[in-house]
Amino acid sequence: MSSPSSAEGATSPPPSASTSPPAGATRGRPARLDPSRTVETALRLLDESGLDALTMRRLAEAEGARAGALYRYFATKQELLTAMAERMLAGVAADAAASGGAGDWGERLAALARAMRTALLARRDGARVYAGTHSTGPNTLGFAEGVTGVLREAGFGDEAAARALMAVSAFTLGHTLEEQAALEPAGADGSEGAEGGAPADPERLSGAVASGPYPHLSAALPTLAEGDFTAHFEFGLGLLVAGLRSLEHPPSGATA
Amino acid sequence: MSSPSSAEGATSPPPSASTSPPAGATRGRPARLDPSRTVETALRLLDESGLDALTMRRLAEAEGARAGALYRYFATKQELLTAMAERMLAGVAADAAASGGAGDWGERLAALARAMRTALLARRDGARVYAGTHSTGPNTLGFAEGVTGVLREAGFGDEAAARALMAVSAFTLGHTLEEQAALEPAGADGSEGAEGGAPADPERLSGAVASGPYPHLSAALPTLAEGDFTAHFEFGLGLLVAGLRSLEHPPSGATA
DNA sequence: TCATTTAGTGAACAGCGTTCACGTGAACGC
DNA sequence: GCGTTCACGTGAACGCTGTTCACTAAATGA
Repeated sequence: MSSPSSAEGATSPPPSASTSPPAGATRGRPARLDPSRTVETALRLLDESGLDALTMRRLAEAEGARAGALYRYFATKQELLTAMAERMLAGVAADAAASGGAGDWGERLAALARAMRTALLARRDGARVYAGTHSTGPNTLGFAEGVTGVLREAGFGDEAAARALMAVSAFTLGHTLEEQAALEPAGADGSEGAEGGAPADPERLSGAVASGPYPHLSAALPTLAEGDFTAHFEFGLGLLVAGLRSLEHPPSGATA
Repeated sequence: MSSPSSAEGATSPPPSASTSPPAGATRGRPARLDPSRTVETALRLLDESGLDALTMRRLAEAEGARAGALYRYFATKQELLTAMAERMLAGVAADAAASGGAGDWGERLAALARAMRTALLARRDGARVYAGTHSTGPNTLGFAEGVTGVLREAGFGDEAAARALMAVSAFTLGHTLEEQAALEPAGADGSEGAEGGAPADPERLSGAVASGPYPHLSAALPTLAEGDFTAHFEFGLGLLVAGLRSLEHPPSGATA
């Protein structure tokens, strides 16, 4: 039991809070490592080589240090990943407000979900990184605040807003997860061999579908194999929004 | 390039197909390991100790063998995990047909999603295991066939059926992922120390929400923290089904 | 009996996350 | 100016991991 223990953006010892230099512990050897810059480097390495190749040793080397030094700022690799997940969502709430601010609540909610998907898609293995963490940083909370805000301001109750947030998050995360998984066939290394040997995903799927009695799935296969994930995402998102709308205007003659 | 290369249920060498003993290569030393039994043992260990503790060595030991022997049946650990994921979904389509067979298409679709969630929830880290694979086995395909079948028989087009399948899968997987993540605080080992030290999830969340200006999220927090994931799931599932219904009866005029 | 064929072993390899006693170097009190 | 103080980073190790492979073990068909 010694140094770091908190989580999220920065750990306890270096109080590089954010943009305020007040409580500067300027004693001892000057820090060569900066947790904020380290997270950015980690995200760069993630983009370059993927999650499986992101090791503490490689990250330390990229920062001109040894692996052990990282543990002064991140108690565990999981904590580093959480900080990366948080950072990936930077600007999501703002982007959503910018792109969907003028629309009605449905459009604003969709803009939030799209911004989330875009943020996760922007980095290699982004969804996998995010799925492995329980981030409670300001960016994650900002997204949640955005979603619940849109819905509550639209007249939905607190409970419905909370549950809709879970539904939209789960759908967006799950969808992005499958989307990125479909992109990386098998050999996860940055460089692919000369021949495109791996049968990607659609081919393996259609082969498997052809191997048994799946009439309905076969009919749906062309759409599944075309790989237009944006269209898939928009469809599912539209379903969720339409479902919420049907809650707004109660279905038949029932009460709210 | 030598022995195994396929995937799913069983690999090439031991043709222990399923219930047919025809092409029995009865030469050489008799097999002590059975891939089917190995997958079951792996699922047992998964339940007992979690995914992080499931190592090839431990699995081999539980089968009375050495780690290297497993590679005769599973080319890689990933392939083992894929086989586990496939096995977890055994009976999902049948369960769904049994519980929702009498209802309309909405109820039958919901039954499929519920069966999927139940199957993933039934094993520790089930969602994490499933999320890390691209299974194309009969159980996974059976689920997909079930979903597309219900929708196409209800009159939806092939494209809508395909996209709805993706939406329901993504939502169910994402939701179950968050659900199981919320269950395992931090120390993933089977045994927890005397004191319940870890602040679980809801407490950490409410602490974080209190730390900033999140009025809407604060209002939604009680529902989020209550932890009734079944209610959350049903809400989201209801949204998707209602969205599909609004596609069935085209939106504009309020036809009730 | 013996060659053949298949299954499993044992040891190793390269790498992983993590820990910790110890050097390093700047700022502080005197 | 100097020695103390203190945070920072190193280097080496620990106990693991997934995976490979030469080799042994155990059965069969001839």
